[in-house]
Amino acid sequence: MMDTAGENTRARLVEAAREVFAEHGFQGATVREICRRADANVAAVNYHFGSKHGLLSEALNFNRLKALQSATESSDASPEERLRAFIMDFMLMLLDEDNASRQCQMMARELADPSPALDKIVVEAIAPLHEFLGRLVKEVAARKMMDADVRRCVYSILGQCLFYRNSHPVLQRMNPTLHYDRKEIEAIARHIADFSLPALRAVK
Amino acid sequence: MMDTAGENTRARLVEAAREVFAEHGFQGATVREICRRADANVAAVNYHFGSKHGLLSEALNFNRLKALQSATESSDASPEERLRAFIMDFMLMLLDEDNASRQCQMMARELADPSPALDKIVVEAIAPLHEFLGRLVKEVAARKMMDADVRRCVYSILGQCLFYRNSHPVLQRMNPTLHYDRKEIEAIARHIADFSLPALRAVK
Amino acid sequence: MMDTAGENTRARLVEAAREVFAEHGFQGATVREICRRADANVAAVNYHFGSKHGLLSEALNFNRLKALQSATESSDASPEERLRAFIMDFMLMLLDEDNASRQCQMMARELADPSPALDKIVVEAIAPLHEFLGRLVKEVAARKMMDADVRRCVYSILGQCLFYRNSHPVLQRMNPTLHYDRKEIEAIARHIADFSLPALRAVK
Amino acid sequence: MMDTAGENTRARLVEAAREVFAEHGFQGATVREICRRADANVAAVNYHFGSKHGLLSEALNFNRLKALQSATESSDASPEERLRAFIMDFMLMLLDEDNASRQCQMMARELADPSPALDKIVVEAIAPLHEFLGRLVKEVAARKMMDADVRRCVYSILGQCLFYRNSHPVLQRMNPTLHYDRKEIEAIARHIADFSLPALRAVK
DNA sequence: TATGAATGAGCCTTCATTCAT
DNA sequence: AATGAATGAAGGCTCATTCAT
Repeated sequence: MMDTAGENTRARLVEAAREVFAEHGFQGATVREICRRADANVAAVNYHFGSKHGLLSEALNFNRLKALQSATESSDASPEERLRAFIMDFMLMLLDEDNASRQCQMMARELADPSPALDKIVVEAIAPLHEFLGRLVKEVAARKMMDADVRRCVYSILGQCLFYRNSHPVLQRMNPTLHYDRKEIEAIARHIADFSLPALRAVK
Repeated sequence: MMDTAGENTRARLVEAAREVFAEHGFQGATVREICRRADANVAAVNYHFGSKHGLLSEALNFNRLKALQSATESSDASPEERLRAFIMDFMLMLLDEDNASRQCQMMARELADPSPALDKIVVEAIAPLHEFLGRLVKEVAARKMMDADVRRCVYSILGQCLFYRNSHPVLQRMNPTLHYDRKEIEAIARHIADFSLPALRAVK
Repeated sequence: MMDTAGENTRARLVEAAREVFAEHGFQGATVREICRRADANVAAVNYHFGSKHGLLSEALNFNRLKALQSATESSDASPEERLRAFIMDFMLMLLDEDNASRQCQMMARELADPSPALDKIVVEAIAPLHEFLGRLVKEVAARKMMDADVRRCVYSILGQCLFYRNSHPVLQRMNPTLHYDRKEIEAIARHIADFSLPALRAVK
Repeated sequence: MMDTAGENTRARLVEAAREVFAEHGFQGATVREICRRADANVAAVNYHFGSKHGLLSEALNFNRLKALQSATESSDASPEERLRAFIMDFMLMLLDEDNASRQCQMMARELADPSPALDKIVVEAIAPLHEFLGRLVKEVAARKMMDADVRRCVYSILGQCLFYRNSHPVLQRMNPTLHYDRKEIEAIARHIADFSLPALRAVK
C-alpha cells in the first residue's frame, strides 16, 4: 500500500512541480500547491530537494529534446528533409498539451523570468539545441555563411516555433476555436518548414 | 497647484510602473518598488488606480505602436519596402533599451504570464497589429491566400521579431558580448526581412 | 482613541521586545509573541524595524548605564567611595526585577549566544563600561599597574556582579527563598565592594 | 557485534551532542547537526534518548568536576594552597578549548537559558560544588562566618571564574588577540586567587 | 487630497518528532 | 534494532491592500 503513495512521493512531487511551474512560472508557483497536487506534506519539498529551487532544478530534464536531436542527426535523409522532420517533432513536443513535455513550457517561462536555474537550462539544453540547428542550417544552405548569419537563421526558425507556445494565450483569445490537435500541429510545422526553407536557400 | 502635483504623482507612478513591470513582470513587480521609484507613498497606487492591476491597465498604452502602423500604411512605397520598413521600426521599438518603449516589454511579459489586462492588450494592440500585418502580407504575396496561411505568415514574422526580446536572457548568456545597439538592431531587422520576403513569395 | 493604541505601536513593540528578548534570548524569542504582547500585527515588526534583528538593535539602548557612569565620574567622593557607589547602583539596575532595566538582561543573554547585535552592544556599552571601571580601579589601587592586571581586576568586579544575574536560575533553585528585594541587593553590593576593595589594595 | 555498533552510535551521539550543545546552546543546537556529526540517522536521537531533552540529560555528566573536588579535598596542603589549586584546575577545565570539558560550557549555557535539565545539573553538580567551595572558604577565612557571607564569598569566586567563559565572546571582540592557552589560563587563575585570598582574609 | 501606519493572508523554510518497515 | 521517509507546527518575512487622519 505504501508502494503507490509512499515510495514515490519524490516522483509525484517532480511531476506536480512540472505542472505547476509550467502553469505559473517559478515565481508564481507555490510549494503548497505543488505539495497539494502531489498529495504530500509541505515539508516534503525541502526534505527531498532542499528548496523550491532544488525542485525546479530536478524538474528540468531534457531527455526528450536530446533524443529528438539524436534521432535527427542519425537519419540519412537529405538536410532539408531532416530539418523538416525536426521541426515537426519539435512542434509536436512543444504544443502537445497533455503529455509530459512540460519541460518546454517551463523553459519558455524561464526565458520570460529567469531564475538561477536558467544557467543550467542554457548549458544543458538550449546551447546544444542552437548548435545542432546551426549545423543543420549550414547543411541546408550548402553555402559558406558567416557565423552571425547562421545564428540569425537559427533564431528565425526557433522564433517561429516558440511563438506558438509563448503567444498561445493571445492566439487563443483572438481565435477561440484554436486547438493544438495533431492535425493543427502538423499544419503549423509544415508551414514553418515551407516558410524557412526558401529563406535558407535565398539568404545572401 | 495641488492638481499638478497630483497629476505629476500619477504620471510618475505610471512611468515607474512601466519600468518595473517591464523589468520584473506583473507578478514580480512590487507596489513598493514602483512607489519608491516614483517617490510616492505606498498607498498612492491604490489611491490613484484602485489596485496593482488597475495600474497595469493604465500603464499599458500603445500609441507608439499604432503610430508606427499608421506611418507604414500611409507610405506609398512598395509592399516589400513597407514590410521591410515596418520590421525595422518595430525592432527598434522592441529592442531599444533605454527609451520609453517599455510597453512592448510589458506586452511580451503578459504573453508569458497573462493577467486580466491581457484582454485589453489583445483587443487594443495585438489584434490590430495582426490585422495590419495580415494586409501587408497579402500585398507582398500578391496572390490569393487562405486566411490560415496569411495568419501563419504573420506569426512567422512576429515570432522572429519577438524572439530577440523574449529570449534575450538566454541569448545574452550564450553570447555575453551581445548588445542591442543601433547597428545590431538594424542588422537583425535586415535579416528578418531578408529571411521572410523570399518565403512570402514562395508560399504555396 | 488612536492615541493609546495607534501612534505608539512602535514603542509598545520595543517594550514588548525587551521583555521577550530578556526572557528567552534573541533566538528563543518569537516575533509573534512580541507582537502578541504589544497587541500588534505580526507584520508590524518588519514594517517598523525591517527585521527581528532590527528590532533587537532598536531595543538595545544603554542610557541608564551611561547615566550611571557619568554620575559616578562627576562625583567628588574618594575613589573607593565612588567604586562602592557604582557597584551599588549597578546592582540595583542589574537585579531590579520589575523596572525597565531589561537591557542588562538582554545584554547578558547576548553574551551567552551572540547575535550580530553584540558588536553594537560591545562598542556602545560594554567597552566604555570596561574603560570606565579600568580608570576607577587604577585610582583605587593608586599604584602603577600593568594593563593586563587592570583588566583582570575589572573582570573580577564585573564577574562578581554579573554572577547574580546570570546564575539567578541556579541560585533560586538552591535557595528558593531568594528574592532580590532592595535590602538583599544592598547587602550583595556591599559584599562585592567589601570583597573587592581589599583585593585591589593588595594586588601585587 | 550489533551491540558494539549500537553502543557506539549511542556514545557517538552523546559526544556529538556535547559538542553541539556547547557550541550553540540547547535551543540553537539541532538534532540533525548532532546526528550528522555522529554519523547517525536523524531518528537515532529519539530512538536512543526519547527526545532532544533526553539526550541533553544524558550528555550532562560531571565526573571530571567531581574528581577535581575530590582531589582537592584529599590534598593535605594548606587551605589557601588548596583553594589556589582548585581555581587553577577549575579554570583549566573551564577554558581549555579543545578537550572534553564541554560539560562546563553546556552548564554555563544552561544558566543563561534554563531547560528542564537544569534541575539535574543543580542537584548533581552545582550544589555540591557550592558546598565544597563553602567549606574551603570557611577554612581559608579561619573565622566564624554567617552562612550568607560564606555563600556570597563562594559567589564572588565562582563569578570571577565563570566570567571568563560567559563573557568570552565580548572579551574576544574587545581584545581580538585573546587566546586561552595554557599560559594565559594560568595567569588568569593566579589573578583570581590573588584577588580573592586577601578578600577572604579581610571579610568582616 | 494624500499619506504614514497597520493589517492579514500567504510564502518558503526549519525542526523535532513519528511512522512504516 | 535501526532507519529513510514523512509530518505538522511554527518561524521570519513579504506583499497588496486598508485604515484613520
